Amino acid sequence: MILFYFCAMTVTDLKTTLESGVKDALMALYGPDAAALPVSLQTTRKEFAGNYTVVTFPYTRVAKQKPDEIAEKLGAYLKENLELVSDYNVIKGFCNLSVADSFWQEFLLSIYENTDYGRQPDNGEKVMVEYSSPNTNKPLHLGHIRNNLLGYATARILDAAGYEVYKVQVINDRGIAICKSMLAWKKFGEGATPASTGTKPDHFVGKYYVLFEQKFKAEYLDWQSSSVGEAVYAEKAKEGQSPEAFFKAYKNTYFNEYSQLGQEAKQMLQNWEAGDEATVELWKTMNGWVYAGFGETYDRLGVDFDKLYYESNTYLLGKDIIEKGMASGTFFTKEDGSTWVDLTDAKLDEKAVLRSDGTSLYITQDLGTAQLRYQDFGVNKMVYVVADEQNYHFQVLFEILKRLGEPYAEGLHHLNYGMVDLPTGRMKSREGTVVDADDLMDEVIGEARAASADRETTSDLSAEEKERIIDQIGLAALKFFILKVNPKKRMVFDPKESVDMQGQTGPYVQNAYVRTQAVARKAGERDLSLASQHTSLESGEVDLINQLYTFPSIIEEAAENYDPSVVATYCYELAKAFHKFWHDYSILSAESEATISFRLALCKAVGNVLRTGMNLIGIDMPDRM
RNA sequence: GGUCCAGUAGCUCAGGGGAUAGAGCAUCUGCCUUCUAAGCAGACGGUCCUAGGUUCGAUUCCUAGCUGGAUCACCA
Repeated sequence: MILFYFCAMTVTDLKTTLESGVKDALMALYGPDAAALPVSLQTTRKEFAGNYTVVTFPYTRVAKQKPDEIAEKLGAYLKENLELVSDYNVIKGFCNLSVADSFWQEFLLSIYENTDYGRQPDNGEKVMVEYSSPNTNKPLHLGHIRNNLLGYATARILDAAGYEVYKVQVINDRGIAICKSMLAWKKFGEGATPASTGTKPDHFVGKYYVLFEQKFKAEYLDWQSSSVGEAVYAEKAKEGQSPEAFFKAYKNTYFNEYSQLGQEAKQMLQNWEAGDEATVELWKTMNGWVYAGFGETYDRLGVDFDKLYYESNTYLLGKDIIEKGMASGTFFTKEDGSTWVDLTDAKLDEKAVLRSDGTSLYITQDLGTAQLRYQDFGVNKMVYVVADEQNYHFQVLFEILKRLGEPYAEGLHHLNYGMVDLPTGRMKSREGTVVDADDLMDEVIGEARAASADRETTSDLSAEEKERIIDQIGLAALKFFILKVNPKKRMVFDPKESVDMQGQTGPYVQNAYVRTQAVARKAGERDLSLASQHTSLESGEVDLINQLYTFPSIIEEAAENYDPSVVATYCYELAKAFHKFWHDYSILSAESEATISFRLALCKAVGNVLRTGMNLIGIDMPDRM
């Protein structure tokens, strides 16, 4: 009987069972009209006894009774008729239900040894997650870190939710930006290399990008005070526009029409596109440096990819898809020969997809790349992790693919995340406020090292082991700080707060896990079968088990919404409950062998879930700290 | 100007048609001879941007406004 009860309950969702119980109760007490109303079942607030709460206000009209009376009758009925409900109490029309200890107990015993608890079985669907996708002209910065962490965590969460996941990025390795770095190195580099200067190679290339901008700026300033510059200002400036304002706005035009450096950079791009050997060679060398540097950063950050797409291979793609769309009438040609799509009926305006000279645009390339990836992987879902400044672009892209009837069109999703601001405002490369990814990791790991310095808990470990733990702690602080925020929201990154290790932080969660491991170490090999004799649970135990119970639904929710912050918040709350449990109850010196066994099983389960959960958001868990 | 997103404690953020709106940081106060104090407990702190509307009930949903941001290239 007990066994049957336990099996039946673990396969059914607790909440669903309670809801249908409430429906039955309403039917029995007040008839079909009451039973037809929706059941509002919420988790009971901490300050009241019970686990789930039924709100009775909606039934007053049909039942013709006061909320308190309804709640009382409902509670009594459920306690009497539903084995799952062991008790109830009524407060101001809210009926708080307590779930039977036997349910919690048997649930715990069914999962505590399962290190994969929470993971869903394969659902047979394939999904691709694109993230990072940097330009190769400068190193990664804080914005990329948010992108990378979100992309990687989302991929892991989708994997745990049952998908077959492919992680990819498109490396923007061509175009005018990298030509600027190349040109500056060629003109001013005097043959220096990352090795000869002892510089991390992506930073080395970035230095020349900055150098180009400096030289260009100097050239522009000279020109502004030249006779040509003054004439242009006199002719083109708007009424009352200051020279500063005018020349700021005129910068792009100057680059394209007057600048010597601009001319040379553009020439370099043309040479590259024509396949000029020396240019391609230089391009390969400098990009090679950048990849080596990026690789280091990715490794350290703990992210990886299944396949890399290079823009240099894909930038001409998409023309065949345009032809197909021409045939089906999705696109049309304007008098000047340019090709367009009219999306005004989707509230999206007209959009060019080919220039009048027939060359591709950004959107053309993305159309082609989507198709290529479908051919490569046969995925029916694609997630693009790209900042929300490109919302419009993706709306247009997805709408076009939909109209073209692409088989994966319904599965496209733009995981748009908000920009990362500093306490002083937006990051600006011109003002040198861009936070470099490598520096940031150095800093946060340095803080972890300082905080670990005189801890006795790890004093017997080797230097290498200590370093590994310090890395894990520092990165946990950084990653958790970023991932706990809902991706959609713009966030403020305060470097001071990001290295905090107390409170709502990664190390706080790690510490809860470390405690579960510490007690397990101390307990040694032990037969926990007596745990089943611990039948009367403490509230602290029920709280924890109840939270463990919701873990699978957390994974589902995070996957459905592409939102790792759900998992981060869950891990924090579980850790918090465990820290309190740790403080309130003793484990190894509990009153009976049954209780000791039960609490050890509980620790094991909490440890498993904390590890699984944190791993889902890309955070490693040390056994000691 | 059009479109989209956001506005919750001094700061960073959760939450969400339901009970007295929650955490962390910061400030102040207790708790380590007992499983790791990177911990626990307490105090302080609110016009949930404003005004209407729907509802038994709105901080949550709707409308309008205010504020901040993004975007509206034959750029990427």
